[in-house]
Amino acid sequence: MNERRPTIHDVAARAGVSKSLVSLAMRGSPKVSDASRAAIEKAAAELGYRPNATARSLADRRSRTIGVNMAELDNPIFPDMLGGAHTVIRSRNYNTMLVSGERDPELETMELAKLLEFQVEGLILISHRLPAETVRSLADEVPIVVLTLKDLTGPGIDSVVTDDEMGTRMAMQHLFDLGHRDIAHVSGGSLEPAVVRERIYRSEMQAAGLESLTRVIEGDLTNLGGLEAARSLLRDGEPPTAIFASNDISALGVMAACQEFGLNIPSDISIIGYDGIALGALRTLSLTTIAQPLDRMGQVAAQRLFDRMTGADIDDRSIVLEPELLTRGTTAPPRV
Amino acid sequence: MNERRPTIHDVAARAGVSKSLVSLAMRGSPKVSDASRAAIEKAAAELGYRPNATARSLADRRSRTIGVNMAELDNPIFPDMLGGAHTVIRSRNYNTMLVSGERDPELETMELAKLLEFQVEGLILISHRLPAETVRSLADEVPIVVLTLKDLTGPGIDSVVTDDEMGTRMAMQHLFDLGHRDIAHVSGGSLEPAVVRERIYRSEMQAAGLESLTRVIEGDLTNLGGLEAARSLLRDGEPPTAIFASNDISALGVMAACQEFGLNIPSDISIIGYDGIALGALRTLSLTTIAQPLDRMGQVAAQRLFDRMTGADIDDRSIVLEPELLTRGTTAPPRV
DNA sequence: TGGACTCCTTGGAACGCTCCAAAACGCGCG
DNA sequence: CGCGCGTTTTGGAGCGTTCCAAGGAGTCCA
Repeated sequence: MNERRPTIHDVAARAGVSKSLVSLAMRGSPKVSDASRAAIEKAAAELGYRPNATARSLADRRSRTIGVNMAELDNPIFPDMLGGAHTVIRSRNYNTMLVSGERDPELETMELAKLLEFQVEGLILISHRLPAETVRSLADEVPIVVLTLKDLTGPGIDSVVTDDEMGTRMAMQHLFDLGHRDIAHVSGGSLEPAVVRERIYRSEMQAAGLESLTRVIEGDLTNLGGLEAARSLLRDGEPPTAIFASNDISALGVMAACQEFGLNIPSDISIIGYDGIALGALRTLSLTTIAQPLDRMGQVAAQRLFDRMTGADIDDRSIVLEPELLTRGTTAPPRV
Repeated sequence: MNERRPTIHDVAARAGVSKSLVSLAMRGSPKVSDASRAAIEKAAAELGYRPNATARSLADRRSRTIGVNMAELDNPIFPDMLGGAHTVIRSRNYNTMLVSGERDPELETMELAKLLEFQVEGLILISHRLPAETVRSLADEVPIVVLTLKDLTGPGIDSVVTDDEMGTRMAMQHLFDLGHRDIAHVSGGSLEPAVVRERIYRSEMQAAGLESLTRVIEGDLTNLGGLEAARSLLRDGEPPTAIFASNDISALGVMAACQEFGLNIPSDISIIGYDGIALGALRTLSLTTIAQPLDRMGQVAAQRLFDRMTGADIDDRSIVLEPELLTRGTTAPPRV
């Protein structure tokens, strides 16, 4: 295996031209004569020449690479967003360099530092756990797009989110329309989206004159968290007729708890989640949910990043997409 | 944003030493005096110096980067494996460059070519759709580890798989032990693992003297495929008492179909999958399955890759891990 | 006081490419 | 046949590092 890879010089020697001409030919410049081009291509093929992107980056001072940080791998919404971003990045002929901080801010910082050392031209943070100042200082070096969090925008920092206020209202409206009034909420901790969802849940209940029925049980956006939250809810007396969970993964936990308590979904109790993860569509689950356009969010994030990189002057730093209600099998009118 | 990033020269000038010394200091060489080191660190911090990994790679002729190809993003076993590989790669102080061929061999080839241009030192193919010769020619340039497929090993190519024969036997044995005899199989197409699972299903049935009950319905490893396969099975008469699906995702489709037909799982019909995807553990699903050590497979793949890169001479090119039976809620003795 | 060591430090070459200014080539035309 | 012009081609410098051979500066001892 690999003695020493052929370089542009080897190709030049073999084709009987200068390295500069090979360089031009490799990049498809129109000022190379047909004869030279043919000779060069032949030589390159014979040698199995492959351009060295590292050297090119150095000479060019452009890496043609985007860094992506995926905060966690266990919630499938993140890979979905990654997929969307990846598609766009590739279509621009860029590469993706992926890191993951695994929920550890320090590790995350180190990983991002490595990305910058590799001269990535932009950064997409699919969620993150970094302090604001860290992000700001990174944004000093390359443009950044943050997904799912919009609390932090500013020079060099854009965000792509869905309208969680609207989404939550849609969820509540759906339940109200079905005739539910006794609706509980399994919340999701202190990260921005969960906080918004809880706030709107409360205000919608209040607006409907249902303050007395407002019940929030603390979850943490995990399956187990949802399970336990729902268990404690159901253990303590009369079940609500519907539960709005802060995300799909925890909604699935809520479903499991309901089954444990012998409640039939949706005839005894309705459940609605949030996110629109692919597996919620599985016929076995058929989870009604507020879907975020996950793939699209990734795409939009990448597009915005390229816009910034090319210096397009857009001043709007926050892109808000619309959520969509997916009515599936876990919601129905309450038992009368 | 970024005027021009400070280089080693800038640091040297500011610290009043030579660039070579800065280079040594940055890499923590012991032969730098404490005084110089302090001065250099101070200067670097003040300038916000960040080493340029591109230049370093070029000079070093090592990129400290591993390329990973993820054939598809929709089956969660792949991100799980990625997670495992990623952990090891990071722990070795390497970077991960991720590409995805999205099931398109041509695209996949191009993406891999890009990885090689970036001088990745090794390649992990989390499944792939490439012709054997393509992989072989890549293996000429860097060591490769292929996950989930072991049909293709040879110089420069290792593979990491689980023992599908054993796994399938475990699945069948589990069903036999419960007392099932009428067991159908939803197959998974022509890729290696699915083929093996089908073959062993058949031979186990035969060995148990159940040839006459052997029924294979074609699936394709997707949720929908499993759904339709099971539908057609159930439509055509007497349901079996158990179904062995070629993977978990399709097993979930099978479950949905059973529910459609009013069959209660597991009291009317048992279902067992294969893979051990995380969501099968969700209380709502509680799928009995043969688990592959997904995270571990990723880790082992990365480790083997590093072994090859450091020229360790191992001649065994195929690593076979053991599957594990996870008995959960979708299997039970047949109704008597 | 000079040599032999050890410890630090240094400039220059190299890595494989792109960019640039300038050279070489070819061709038509007076 | 020489000139001018457009087209091709070229060598050299530079990108930010690392590596290397070699150069100081001390220290110790005869």
